[in-house]
Amino acid sequence: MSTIKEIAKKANVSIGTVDRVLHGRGRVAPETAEKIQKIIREMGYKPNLFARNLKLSRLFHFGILMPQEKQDGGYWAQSADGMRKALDELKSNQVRGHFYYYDKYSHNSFDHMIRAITNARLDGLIIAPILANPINELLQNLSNECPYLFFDSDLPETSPLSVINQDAHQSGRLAAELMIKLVPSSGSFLVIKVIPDDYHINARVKGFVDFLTQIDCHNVHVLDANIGDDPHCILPMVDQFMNHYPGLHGIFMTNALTYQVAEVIHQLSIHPKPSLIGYDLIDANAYWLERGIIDFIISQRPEMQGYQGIYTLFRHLVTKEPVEKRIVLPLDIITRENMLYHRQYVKIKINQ
Amino acid sequence: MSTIKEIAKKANVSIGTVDRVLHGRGRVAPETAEKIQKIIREMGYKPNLFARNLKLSRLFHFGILMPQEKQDGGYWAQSADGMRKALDELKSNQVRGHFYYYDKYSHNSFDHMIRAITNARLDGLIIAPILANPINELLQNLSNECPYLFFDSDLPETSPLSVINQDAHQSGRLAAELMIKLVPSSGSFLVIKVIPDDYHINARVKGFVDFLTQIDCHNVHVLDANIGDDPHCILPMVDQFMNHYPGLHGIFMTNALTYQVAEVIHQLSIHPKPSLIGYDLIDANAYWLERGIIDFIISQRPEMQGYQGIYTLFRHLVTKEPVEKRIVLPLDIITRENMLYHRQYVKIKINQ
DNA sequence: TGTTATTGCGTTAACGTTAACGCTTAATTT
DNA sequence: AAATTAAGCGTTAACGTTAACGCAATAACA
Repeated sequence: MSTIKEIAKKANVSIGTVDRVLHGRGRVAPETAEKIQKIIREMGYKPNLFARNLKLSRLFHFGILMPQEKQDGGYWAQSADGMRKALDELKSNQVRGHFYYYDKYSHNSFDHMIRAITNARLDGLIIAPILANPINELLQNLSNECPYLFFDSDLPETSPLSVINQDAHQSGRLAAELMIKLVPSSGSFLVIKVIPDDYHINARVKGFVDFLTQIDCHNVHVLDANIGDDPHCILPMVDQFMNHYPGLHGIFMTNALTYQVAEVIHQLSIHPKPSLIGYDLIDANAYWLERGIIDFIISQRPEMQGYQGIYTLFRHLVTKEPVEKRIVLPLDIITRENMLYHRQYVKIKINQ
Repeated sequence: MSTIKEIAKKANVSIGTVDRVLHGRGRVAPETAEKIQKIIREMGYKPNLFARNLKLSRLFHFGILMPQEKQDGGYWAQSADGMRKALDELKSNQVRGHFYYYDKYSHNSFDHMIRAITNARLDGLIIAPILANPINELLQNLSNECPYLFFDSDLPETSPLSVINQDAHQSGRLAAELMIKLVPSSGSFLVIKVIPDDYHINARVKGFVDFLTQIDCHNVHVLDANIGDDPHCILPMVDQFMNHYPGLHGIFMTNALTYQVAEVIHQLSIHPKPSLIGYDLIDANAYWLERGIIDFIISQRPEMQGYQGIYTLFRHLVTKEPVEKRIVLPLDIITRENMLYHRQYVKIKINQ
């Protein structure tokens, strides 16, 4: 491993001169500079990042822009937990995290946020790009010096450092495959598409329908559930739908609000109970999984997304390693019998 | 950010004393040590890894004792991949790995291995304790200075630093739950128990049977498949069994050789195809999952076990953090539609 | 009573990089 | 000719951690 000292010795100069050449800080005779450059190339010198960061003792500030943790039934708290775990591990590496929360059901109050983030002079930004427009606006205002990466979702026509999420279309296919394992393909199915929708939700619906179409199963209804900013209004909608189509075999809920569908099924005591598949292992969903109303939950490994997000930014900014442009996390299938260790893993391994 | 200097000032001692407390190197008065410990806790001190790594010149040698990578259809290569990934990440942290492979079907040749490991003066050891006796013998010979941890399995009456594996009994329950989602509980089931068995296999069988008993399903046959050191002899056994019990609804294979059962089902063209659930996402199992002969594969996250194994030893030996005595990994359910990203994740995120 | 260990601490020199500072020359200005 | 400036370089003190070393003071021996 070559050091600045060795280079200096080989070039018969002091380390100060080598340093000036390395950083282009001038005050070096052209011939000397060239000689040193040559030796640096020959020795394949790479600065020791430990020494550099130790000396600079500079703090790296990571901004995290995401929905309020309690939204989607606490789903976002799981991502945040993964980030907190990573930030804690990296505390000794001069990394600080700053959470900026937004209300995913409200486009207002973003101006204030944008100004706060722009003024914060952050070194990097981790974004859950749920609200496309305001986030696009933020990216315009952002300094070019500030790399950003997306998790959970994606945003077209931007150039993030990296994108960490799942294949939403494939997760729809997976839901359909599981559904067909539970119910013969001759059954009838309901897909609840939550409005306001996004790329994510649409891809899930499409994946589900595509899979069923492929195996010649066409008995699928897609219900547009416009919940606006009130997640609790799903209940009467599903209730109403169930009265219209009583012979339903399976329901696919396309977001974390699956527990609300489970409540409807439970309250109406529908028999035989339709199979229910949904997303995200939040507490309310675990409750109905435990009681057998929800059959499968597809998990997006939110805590891992958060964890990887922090580490990806760390590798890019601090250790200057090349990072992957896209990290696609596996689709986890959760049932009553394996949720214990998924939840335990989240709590124990990630939170603390 | 707290440093040992600040701690020293607060405790009215020198940094040397703080250092001795931090590393448990003795030569500190008990009261002084306690006072310093308290301050360390209060300030939430975390060592600066830049400084530590800059200073450290010592290499840590980790030994890895496990079955040959090709065994169990390449299952062990997945653990090894996870370890290689971690070792690569820690290369700049003075960590080197040394693989010691054994033949899990042969108790010989272990003497040579034991001597090699004992002579190697390793700083830590990661062990897959498949062969209880020779490994117990190794642990006798091992220096007390050398901590070891187990992955994949466990060994009673030993005191490993940590154990990283799954809940085998629960994974049997999970298999049964999935089976019942595929087949009505009135069906008849076959459990193939591979001999030579171990704690792991037995717990899986027990979990499966326990779950079914709990829901009053008693139509379960447990077939002892004595494969000795020839994994290929499963085929005729299952063939013979199937002829005796033609009306089988589901088969639970208790190890990675699930693909061999799939081959039997495929060759005999049994109709209707019995549901098949087994373990480990090795290439051969992925092949039959893709073709719909295997319905579910339960994965043990072998690459994660390996990855965590290396990091656990690292935290204990290098950063001197306290480590968890037991890491229980989630039970992953793999189907045709989600195996792509599980495999990709292994290949992309862990291998490189 | 003197000699040797042991305990409990403080001191210090690295590790590689950075950047402020200062010292020579030589060039340019008064 | 003296004074000022600048170019070109070397020196040095950090950054936080580690671990060897050393020095008292006490304890355990002969």
